[in-house]
Order: sequence, then C-alpha cells, then structure tokens
Amino acid sequence: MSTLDKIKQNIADSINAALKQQIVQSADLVYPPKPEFGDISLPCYNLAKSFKKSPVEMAEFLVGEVALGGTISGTKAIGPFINFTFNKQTLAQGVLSEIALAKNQYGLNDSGGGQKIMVEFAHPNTHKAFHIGHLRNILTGEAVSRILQANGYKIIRANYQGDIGLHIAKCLWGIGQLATEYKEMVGQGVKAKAEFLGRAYALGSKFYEEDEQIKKEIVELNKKIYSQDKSVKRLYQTTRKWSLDYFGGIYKRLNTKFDRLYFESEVFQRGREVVLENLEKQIFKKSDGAVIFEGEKYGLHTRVFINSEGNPTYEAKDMGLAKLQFAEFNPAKIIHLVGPEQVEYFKVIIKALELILPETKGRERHLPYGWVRLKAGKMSSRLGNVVLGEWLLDEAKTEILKIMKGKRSLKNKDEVAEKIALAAVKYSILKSGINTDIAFSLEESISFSGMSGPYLQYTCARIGSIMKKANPKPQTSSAKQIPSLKPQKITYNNLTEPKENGIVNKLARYPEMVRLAAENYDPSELAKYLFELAQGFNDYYHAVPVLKAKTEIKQARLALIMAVKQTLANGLELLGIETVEEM
RNA sequence: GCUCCUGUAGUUCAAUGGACAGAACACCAGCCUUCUAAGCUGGAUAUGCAGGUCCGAUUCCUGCCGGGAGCACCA
Repeated sequence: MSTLDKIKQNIADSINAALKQQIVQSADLVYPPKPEFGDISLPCYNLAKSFKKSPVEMAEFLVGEVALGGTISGTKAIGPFINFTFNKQTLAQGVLSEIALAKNQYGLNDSGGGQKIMVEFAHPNTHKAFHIGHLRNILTGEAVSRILQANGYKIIRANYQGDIGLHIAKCLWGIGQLATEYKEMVGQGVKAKAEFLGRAYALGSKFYEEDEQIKKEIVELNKKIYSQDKSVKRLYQTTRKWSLDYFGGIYKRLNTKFDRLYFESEVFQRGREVVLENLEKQIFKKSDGAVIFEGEKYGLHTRVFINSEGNPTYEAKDMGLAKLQFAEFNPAKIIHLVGPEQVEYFKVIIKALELILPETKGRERHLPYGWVRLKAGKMSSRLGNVVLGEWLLDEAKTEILKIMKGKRSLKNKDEVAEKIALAAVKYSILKSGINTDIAFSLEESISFSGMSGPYLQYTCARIGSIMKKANPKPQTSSAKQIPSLKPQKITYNNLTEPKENGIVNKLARYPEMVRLAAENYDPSELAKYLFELAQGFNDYYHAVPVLKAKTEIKQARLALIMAVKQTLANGLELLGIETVEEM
C-alpha cells in the first residue's frame, strides 16, 4: 500500500467510525479542483440519501463528527463536499521516504499477481511501407506492456507480421516492372531496400485497381506465392528478409524487443485446417464455394474464412494464430492492439474462436488505438502517400541538433539528440488518448516546448544539475540510480511552501496513476500526470531557491526535488522514454 | 441502406454523472549580475442543434445536422 492509500484508508475509516457504519470506501474520495479547498474530499450526495439529509447538511454534519488527528489535520465543508487537509509533515515524511527507499521501484504494484498477458502489437506487413501509424502502434504497445508489467503482470510481447497475402503479390508484381531498379538494390542498405519495396507495392496496388488484366496476373502470382512456386520463391524470400531486417532496425531504435515474432506464413495452413475441421461441426458453412461464418446468429455479420480459391483469409489465419499462441504460452489474456476499423471484425473472430476453442472465451481482447491522419489529405500505403515512421524520427533529430547548436556544448551530442528526438515523438503520440485519432502535424510531433517529451527531460536535467552543485552531494549507491538523501536525517516540517505541498501531493498520487493506466490500458493518463508534475516543479524552481536555503531547509528541498526526478524517471520509463542528464 | 465510432477555445488535445469545463500550441505583454530561458509570470476565446432523465449532464437517453469507419471471398 502506498502512503496515500494508507491515508485514504484512514480517512474512510474515520468517516465510517463517525457514522458508525461501513459505508464509505477509500475509492469514494476525490481530489478537489483547488488546493485551497483541501487535499482530498468526499462528495456527500450519496451519503445524504442514506441519512435523509441534504448533501450540504450532510457535509456540515460530518465536519462536526469526524475526529481529527493522525493523518488528518483539518476538515472543512464547502457546499456538498467535505474537504480534508492532510497533516503535511506526515504526508511528506511518508511519501518522500517511500520514494527515496523504493527508488526506481516507486509506484510498482503487484495487482497482476504474475498473470501472463500476451500483448500483440506492431504487426507491420512485409513488402509495405512502415508509416507513422505503425509507429503509434509500437509506441502504444510497448507502453501498455511496460505499464502492465509495473502492475505485476508477466508480459509476452508478440508481433504478428503479414508476410503472405495479396499485398505481397502486388509488391512482387511491381518489382517485375521495376526490374532494373531491383538489380541495383541488391548492394544498397536496408533503408533503401525498404523504400523500394514500398514503391513497388504502391505501383502494383495501383494497377491492380485500374487494370483488369493485371489484376488477374496478380491473383495468379498470389497463388504461386501460396504454393511456394519455384518461379517466385527466391524473390519472395529475399524481399521478405529485406523488410524484416528493416523492421528489426526500427524495433531496436525504438527500444522494443519481441518475445515471439509470428508470421502469417506459419499460421495460414493451420488456420485453414482448423476451419475445415469445424466445417463438419457446422460452426462454419459453405457458400458460393467459400467457407463462411454466419455471424448473424450472434448479432454480428458474416465473414469469409476460406475463399473460393481455397485460400485462407485473414480470418482463418487468425484462428491458426490463436491456436498457436495458446499452445505456446497459455496466456491468461491476449491483447491485440489493432486499429478501430476492425472492431466489428474482431467481434466476429473472437466469437468464432470461442466456438472452436472454448478455453479462449473471455481471454481474447481487441484493444483499438486511434488513427494517425494527415491534416492535408489521407495517408495510404496503397497510394504511396505516407509519412514514414523513420523519416519522422530523423526529422526530429535534425531539428534538435539545430537547437543544440546555439546551446551548451555536450560531449555526447548525437546520443543526446537521439534520445530527445525519441522522447519528442514518443510523448507526442502517447499523450493522446489511446483511442483518439491524431491529426498529424510535423511541428507538433517534434515539439520541444510545452507538453512535450523534451520538457520532461529538461525538468530532469535541471534537477540533476542542482544535485550536482549541492554540497554535500547526495549519496548514490550505484551509477544507474538516482541519488537520494537518507530519509531519516531529514526534517520534513521544513517543507512549508504551498508549492511544496502541492508537489508532495502530486508525488503521492503516482502509484495511483500507474494503476489507473493499467486499468484503462491507456498510457495517456500517465503522460498527462508526468507533465503536471514537471510543471509543478518548474513553477517551484523559479519561485523557491534550493541551494541557497539554510542547511536543514536545503536538505528537505533536495529530498523533494530528487523525489520529483525519481518519479519522473520512473513514469517516463513506463512510457518507454529515456531521461538525459544534460541537454 | 444497415451497424459502429465521433462532434469541446483559432488549432491540437483533457475532463470515474459532481465544486468555476482544464492544458498545450499560436498571439500579445513582461522575467536571465540568481540552482540549464527547451523555462517562468500575466492576458482572450469553447461543450454542433433540439428535447429528455437527474438535486446536478461535456458525460446517460431520443431526434436532427456534420465528420470517420465497417458491412462475403483485401489485410
């Protein structure tokens, strides 16, 4: 239990004691909109009903009944709310020593109890462009994984990549048209190869839609790919590797590692078999030469699982995938991070899966994440009109190097610029609600001011700078850990500034934010929280000197700002963002 | 046509049915002999429209208007 949890429990207990019944839960307590109101409040609407009073009367009544002392230093009724003021010293003592002792473990909890959750994300298709939509998927998937991990779940990171299907045929057909260029590509780097594949795909796609004859050719080619025909096998394998090598580089740059890479090519056969086996059991049925699942029976819609060519569609492949995933890992839950356009699709396949493999019931979940749209026009890898994921990272880095030119000189400039660039892009994406569409703008994605990744890094760097200049220097047990002072040596009643109380309150809420982010499968809550914490510190920084204060006060303030740095670093870690010591 | 999602300052985004709807960007005016000015302070503007439920609605319900997506052999 965190310090704040304990205090909230105390308050709930005090209220229940005053009312002589167990009626208020600590979860009923809310945070007041203004610090003058108090530190935590209880809305009295529901209580009022039970006690047949008006909410305002109820709040006033409670003020007279609840005993002060311990963690509560004051109560105050404002309208229908009863507001509690914490004993500042108790809170500061509790929170700051908790952080100093827990260090990078601060905020973690064990509510997951070691349950296995597979988070399936990224899933780019080979032979197609890697655009900012994929970037959002990976950043979100990685953050969700880290957040769940912080809540005591054991995470299996899976990535399901489409390396078979019509899009490959389109690309390979396109390569046939660009034969000369293809030969030149062989000696080129992974990036150039990936770009070339993107172009070939767009070309094939265009002709597929515009020319009936070519459409037929591509369909034929697709059959050959499925049957591993000698005429295409080599080209297929070579280009598939180009894509995968390229993706591998991006995962590394984004600091994501997968425990298991799944491929459509390894599940399509199994998927087809699973569907055919269940055809007899009447879960599926034949219709116009295809094998379909009639979703209407369950309030859903019909989908084709095996097409009239006999090839499994995405639906059947997903059956094969699920079977494999449960067989290999037997996770308590599988979360598929996939776009919102597939909400209805997933309802159908989860239902079908439930009938085929009853043990999967309630364990499959589609987690939709919002689109990244271009402000000007739509983005489509089909039309070759895309913002490439890596281009954005490079662009951000270039901009940062420009800014750094006029600033302090750093030895490891390039390394720092890369970290800041990643922070800018990651934060700008993660701060939006997981299911909110993002209207992409270059300026905002690489924003270095305001609610941004670099702002948070800057805050940490500032604190680090104060710590370096502090005398005596705070102790650190290992190079990796953020230094801290021995909590028992600090007198916390030296923290009397209102801004300090605000920061302590904020710090106390961090464990709650970690919990909330996991419950909602949404990193944006945490991203917002970290910004507010940083904002609180920067305000404080300008108003209250740390190093110029008298020794005892200085110690307390140092303890406070180190706790801020630690908490920011912990939270950023969960978002997959690294801090920097200097910038 | 049917189904799902969505509509909040100029822009991009917030707000478990609760206190005065919050930030950021942009714009204007200030702040570096003082711990990193990638910072801080001050300043204007918003819930698409019409009803309903509720002590209370941005949030829930209905209708209308606008935007997006899905709806049999793509992924």
